[in-house]
Amino acid sequence: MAESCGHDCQLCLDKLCMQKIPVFSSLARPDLEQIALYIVHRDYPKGSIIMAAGARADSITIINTGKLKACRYAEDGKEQIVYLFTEGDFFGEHGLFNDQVTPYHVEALTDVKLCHLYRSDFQAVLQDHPDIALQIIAALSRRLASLEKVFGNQDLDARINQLLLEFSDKYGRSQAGGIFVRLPLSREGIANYLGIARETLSRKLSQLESDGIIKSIGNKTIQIRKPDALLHNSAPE
Amino acid sequence: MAESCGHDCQLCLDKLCMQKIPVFSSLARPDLEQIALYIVHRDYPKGSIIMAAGARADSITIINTGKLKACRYAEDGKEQIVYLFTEGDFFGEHGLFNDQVTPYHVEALTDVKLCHLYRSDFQAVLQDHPDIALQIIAALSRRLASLEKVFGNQDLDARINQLLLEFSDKYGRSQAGGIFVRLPLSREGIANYLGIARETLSRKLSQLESDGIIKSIGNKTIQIRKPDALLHNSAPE
DNA sequence: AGCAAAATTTGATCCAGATCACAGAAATGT
DNA sequence: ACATTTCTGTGATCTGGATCAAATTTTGCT
Repeated sequence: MAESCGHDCQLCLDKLCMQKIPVFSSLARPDLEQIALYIVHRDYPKGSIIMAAGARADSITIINTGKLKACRYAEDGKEQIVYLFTEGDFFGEHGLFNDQVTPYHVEALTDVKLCHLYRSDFQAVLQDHPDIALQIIAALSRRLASLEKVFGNQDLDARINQLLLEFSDKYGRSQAGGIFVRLPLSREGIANYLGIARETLSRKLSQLESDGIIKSIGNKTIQIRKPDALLHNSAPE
Repeated sequence: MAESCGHDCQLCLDKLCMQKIPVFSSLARPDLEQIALYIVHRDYPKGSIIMAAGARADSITIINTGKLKACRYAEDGKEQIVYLFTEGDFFGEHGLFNDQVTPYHVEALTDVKLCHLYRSDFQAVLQDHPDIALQIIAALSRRLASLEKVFGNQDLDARINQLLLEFSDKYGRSQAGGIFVRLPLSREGIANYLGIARETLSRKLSQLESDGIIKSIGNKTIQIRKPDALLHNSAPE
């Protein structure tokens, strides 16, 4: 195999994308180069439906750049967001390991660059690199734990606090005056993530603001002034 | 290794237990015999706490016989059941693949026979039998799908219908007059599984009964008279 | 079988969050 | 910068399910 060529040839891009993906983190460079040959890169504009609920996924898809949401729609059309995916996350495992249909839509929230690894190639990769299977198990088990945790939290205020903290961790920048968080979703999106009405979220956030805990700056940024105040009221670990 | 001895020596029991466990389903007999040596069997009476939330699991535990519940407790003491485990299910993967603390209690609903496979042994087994990792991925991905599906179902009636159907599949016996389902949980348990109040469940079941769709026979059995009536109102696959 | 304890059902009331309606603010395009 | 459109906040009202309080049924035990 040719060595790295120093500019943006396909192989270099592949390596770039793969190195930031936890699933492949255990691999050495030559292995990465080999696997890179199987990966199909594809770009999608914001708003694309990458996967429709009910379809049968024939590839595992790994996010190189951008954000996506996985969501389900109730009969009355109400959206329930199940996951937010970012760089390094993957989806489509349903179709590959069970013969299951995708249980949610996946939609690009921004322009995205995705890496597809098709069924037969993926199976070959797994044969050669059993460590990858362990990474996938770890990732799925973390994802399970995060869903399981949602169950305990019956209390809405606690769930909102927890989500704000999660956003703060993932998207926040610490500055004088608090943590500035660029929200990945609109108010409506956040409400759909929490499974509540937009108006209810509005009221709850207003309450937090009048308590001096947060401050909203336009529609897309929130300043968290008292992160500690959000730590209480959470369900047990 | 000695060959099968025809009566209930430890090795035979091990094989018995292992053969009905999907995770090991891909293995041939000699492999099973080898792995059986690692497995620690242990019996627990009904009501035992097998695992406490917050503990660090150091083994994967596979259910040989019996039923268990995995549950979390809110601050006010309210129980939320997250999973019902039966024969062939496993738990404890959190501790082994991530350094995560167990997010729920696991309690025996009946007398149970469990198979423990400790961390280092399990890792050795996975090294030798990469197929097992794939089985585990498949199982976790099914478990994820079932949690993900719960999210969409905001409608309580639909969730109850779905649970009744699930119980019917797992525990029901078809007879003249309908499907007779031996419930694995009390009304209170079912309510905690659904995350609602016992009284609410009571009322909903009474409604179903006066609609002629189900009939309760004592507290532990339900006769499903019109299974088809439960099929509607469910969220999309 | 009969009795005490436990679980369930039923009724009455309450309340958090949903829904409806609309006003105000922010984002977007020209 | 302005106008249009889209998003967000707030008040008023409604409602499904929670909670409280008995009454009734089921179960388990001797």
